[in-house]
Amino acid sequence: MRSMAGSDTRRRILDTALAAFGRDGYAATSLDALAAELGVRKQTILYWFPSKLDLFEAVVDDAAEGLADAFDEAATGGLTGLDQVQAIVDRVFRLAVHRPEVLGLVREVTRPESPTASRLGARIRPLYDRARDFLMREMEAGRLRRSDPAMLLLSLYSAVVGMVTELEVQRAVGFEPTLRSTVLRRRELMRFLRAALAPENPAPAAP
Amino acid sequence: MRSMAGSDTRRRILDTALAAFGRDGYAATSLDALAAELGVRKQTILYWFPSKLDLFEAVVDDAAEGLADAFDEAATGGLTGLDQVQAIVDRVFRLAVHRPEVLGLVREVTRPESPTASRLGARIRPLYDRARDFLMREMEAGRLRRSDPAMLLLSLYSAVVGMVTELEVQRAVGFEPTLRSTVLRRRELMRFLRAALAPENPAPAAP
DNA sequence: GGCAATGTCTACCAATTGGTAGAGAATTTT
DNA sequence: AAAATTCTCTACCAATTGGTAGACATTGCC
Repeated sequence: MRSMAGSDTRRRILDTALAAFGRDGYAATSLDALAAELGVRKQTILYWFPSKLDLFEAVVDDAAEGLADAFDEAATGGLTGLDQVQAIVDRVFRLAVHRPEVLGLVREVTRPESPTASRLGARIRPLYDRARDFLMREMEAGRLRRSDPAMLLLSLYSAVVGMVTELEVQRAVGFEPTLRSTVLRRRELMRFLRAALAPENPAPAAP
Repeated sequence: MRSMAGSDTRRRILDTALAAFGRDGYAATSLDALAAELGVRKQTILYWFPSKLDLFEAVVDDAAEGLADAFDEAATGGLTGLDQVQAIVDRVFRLAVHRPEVLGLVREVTRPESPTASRLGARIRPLYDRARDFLMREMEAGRLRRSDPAMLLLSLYSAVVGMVTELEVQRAVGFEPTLRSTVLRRRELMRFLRAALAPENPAPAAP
């Protein structure tokens, strides 16, 4: 009956591979290990994806799509200014908490020697442009502190991804992250962002 | 008189390995490739470091030491509050610009499956404690906005490392980083930090 | 000069890697 | 039911991996 039994395998491969690549990185993930985790032979993977690199690219595309959806979802509330920023950050934060591999993958893919350094770029570009336009509009409307939107976006990206990905640093430094510390961390991040993004009401700096 | 010709080799191996591990990651760096880059045979590497993992640990120790020195250097000016924070951020930023591999290594080592997730932790711990104590003192003195120092430190770490490491994101998104954009980025980061860290109610001016 | 230590090399090796060839089962189409 | 398609498998393979054994050279020391 399941006329799409194979397609289901494909889906499972994508999910498991995303987790593995995000967790261990491209080089440290072997097709054999992946296959074992899936309860299948490596040749089955190679049937669905002609090579390891092809698989990786498919995984990246898949993840980028998921990320775009998350953004869309957070951006359809008609919010403005800091509230909109907060909604998106919140959404990403939640995504990161229950699927940390996605951010691991982002990290993996943004290193210069990544097998597909340019690929995620192309996939993310539209999101990036949208976000920048949004920031620019909000600055012009005086709802956000005025500065270079592209740079600001990088700061935001760094703060969020960094904060969210660097759970491990907490561990490395010796305190085990708890639910409470996670909540605290998000609140702290929010305070940080609000402080940095809130428009300066008092006298603006000289030209 | 080169009685330490060998020691010199050891030093070169450490440096080259740091660059390679930081650039490509542990798994993607092979001893053969490393040896080729050094103009030497792999067995020479294995003579100085009994195994690849041993080499990696030595590299991590070496990098941590260098990092600690950088912090020390920036922290001996007797500065306080935002100025001290700025001095340290500045120092790290400079380090990152002319030795990006160090931060690449930090990134590599802070992932949970890193062969030595705990190692850097132990090495960094003292730095971490010192920084936290500093922040706490400055908050109590009213020279920094009051919040959880541990969390704040994570934010700082994320913002700085993220910003500095994520040069590649710029490239991925399509604009080539220039000297000017680097300068801009640092200025933007500083503004970001100052906005987020400045005390809400102006502190009593220094005596 | 001899000799021991130090340092780099050649020669291998077993295990793992990504990938090919094609058999065999199941399902769909005719 | 036969044929064709779809899917997963067994059987290999060449290349690369980290690592061992030991020859060979160079140096400092007596």
